[in-house]
Amino acid sequence: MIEILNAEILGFLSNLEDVDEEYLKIIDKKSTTSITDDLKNGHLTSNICMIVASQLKLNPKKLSSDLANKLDSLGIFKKVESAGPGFINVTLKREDFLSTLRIINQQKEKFGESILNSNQKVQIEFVSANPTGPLHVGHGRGAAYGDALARILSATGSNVEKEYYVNDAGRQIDILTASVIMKMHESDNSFFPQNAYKGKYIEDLGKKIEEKDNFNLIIDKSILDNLPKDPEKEIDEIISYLKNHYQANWKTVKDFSLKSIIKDIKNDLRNFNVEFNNWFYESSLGSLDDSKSEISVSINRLEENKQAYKKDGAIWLNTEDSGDDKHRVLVRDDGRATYFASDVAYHKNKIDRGFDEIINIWGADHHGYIKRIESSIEGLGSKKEKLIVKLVQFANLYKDGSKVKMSTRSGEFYSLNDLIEDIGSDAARFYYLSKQADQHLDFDIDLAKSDSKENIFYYIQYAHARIFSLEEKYKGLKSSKNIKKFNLSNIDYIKCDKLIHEISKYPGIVIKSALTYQPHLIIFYLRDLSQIFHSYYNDNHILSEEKDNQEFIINCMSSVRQIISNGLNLLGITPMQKM
RNA sequence: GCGCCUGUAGCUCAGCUGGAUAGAGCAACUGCCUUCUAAGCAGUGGGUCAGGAGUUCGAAUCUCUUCAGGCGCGCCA
Repeated sequence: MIEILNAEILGFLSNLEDVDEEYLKIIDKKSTTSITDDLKNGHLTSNICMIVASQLKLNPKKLSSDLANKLDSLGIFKKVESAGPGFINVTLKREDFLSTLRIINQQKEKFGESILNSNQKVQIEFVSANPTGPLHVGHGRGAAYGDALARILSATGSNVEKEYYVNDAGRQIDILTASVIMKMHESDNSFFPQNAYKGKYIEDLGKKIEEKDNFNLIIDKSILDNLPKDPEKEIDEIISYLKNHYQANWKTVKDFSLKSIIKDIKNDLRNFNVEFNNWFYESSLGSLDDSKSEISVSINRLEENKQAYKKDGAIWLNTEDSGDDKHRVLVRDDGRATYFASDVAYHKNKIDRGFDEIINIWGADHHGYIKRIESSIEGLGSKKEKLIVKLVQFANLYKDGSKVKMSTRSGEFYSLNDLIEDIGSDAARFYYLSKQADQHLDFDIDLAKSDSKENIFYYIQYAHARIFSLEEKYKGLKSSKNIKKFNLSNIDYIKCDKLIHEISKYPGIVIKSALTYQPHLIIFYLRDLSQIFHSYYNDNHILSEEKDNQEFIINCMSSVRQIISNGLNLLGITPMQKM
């Protein structure tokens, strides 16, 4: 109906003096025709008269009243009024108002889907935690956000591919390998490097490897005694010693540890209801030694495009055009590529795969990194607009009233898996998504477990469960399985109107959530919908209503349940049938 | 110093492509379970939307500025 209304409004405006088509297009963009917040203002509302009036120096009140009269006379709507400073408020005919119920009944779990982004090929890369240990609660937020976003964009017609970038190359993997080896030998020489990873999983990895390959590796005492004091230099020295003296063992430990950790990460994500379509390995980008590798090709092209240059023995990327504050090193003076170089090659690879939109979900601490990646994309001759970086802020975890400390290096942290075991995947996802991703989140585990109204997760689930149970009871009562169609226009029962009005907003919420990349909008909508439902449910005893109304009411209730179910699905949460 | 984010009720937060009296929940107080799930509902009180200036018919929303907080500024990844 909004489209019809808009078309009529534009028709009216085009007949005004001083209005040309160009202008109408601008108006069309700036104005909003939407579902009203409150039923007292009718069903639909438009602010268009105020916008037109301000541009053309007309009286908004007069214009809106003219337009209202015109629209009213068409007979399409039940009532059209001019209100307030110049709003157009439209009351729909009963059957149009109720038509949403019929649509939900037809579309069921598809209700809310649209073709907003039809055929957009979108990639979302998220989590991408270094495979040096288990996922912690910080990663959980990125996982929940990325996955929900993927679901929402899919619902609006995009063809979405979810990808995890595995940093299986570089120094942190060396540190991991050295950590495992040194842990295995800690008891022999009572020494463990300051900067090595320390979690229990390191010990477990060592034990598994010892069970599998009974390898014997002796570390020279004199080496350990002469290590540098600086933690960074100390670990580097150990790495180079182990690599040089125990090449085969090094590879065994490295491969096993990586494989094992990645397997655990996949498993944790599966428990969190997140499945990736693609796992992209940094190592597949190749090395600089191979002139045909993706990483070499990228750097060569940047040089050809005069974006990269040699200076002080290193290769630099000019990133200043895109507003970065300094140039960035791609290849170090010792000939090794930087992490940034890999990332440039990775983004080149993404672009080559032909996505219309590439979404990166990064921790907020990486925000300074955006400009230089954009710059590299431009440098390679592509458009940086294809890249959309969404930042996810840290989540502070609170348990028993105090902050849970987290430190990856020390290995003492509350893992994502701990969280899932503690409160369940659904509640965890819900709370991760309950606030805008780019803002700090205080995650209160006690609240997530509490059974009060403050716990919105249960509040929404409770609405769903109540309706589910009601439907079961109703079916038993009628002993008829399907709710048959009826003539909506004859229903004069109005107590559900507030609910129906709220229901009709759902498709718009999904679209807005997709356009703004904000899953939390769905949560707040579901809470409002649940609130209206609970209120109605308390005031009315449905199963003792008159038969004529009962069927209609159950239909409304089913629609509410369907929407809660659909909405939770977009967040990757399973609705509860019983509580 | 530079960049990004934030500041709304005592607390936790919605609302931000400008629109109608600024909304929820918690906490405080008062009611509602012999009937479909009380993990619920109804009500009362609570606000200089951090401060200031600007843009305009209209600003929590946009611009500038001040203050306060968080994060980031490696030839680390």
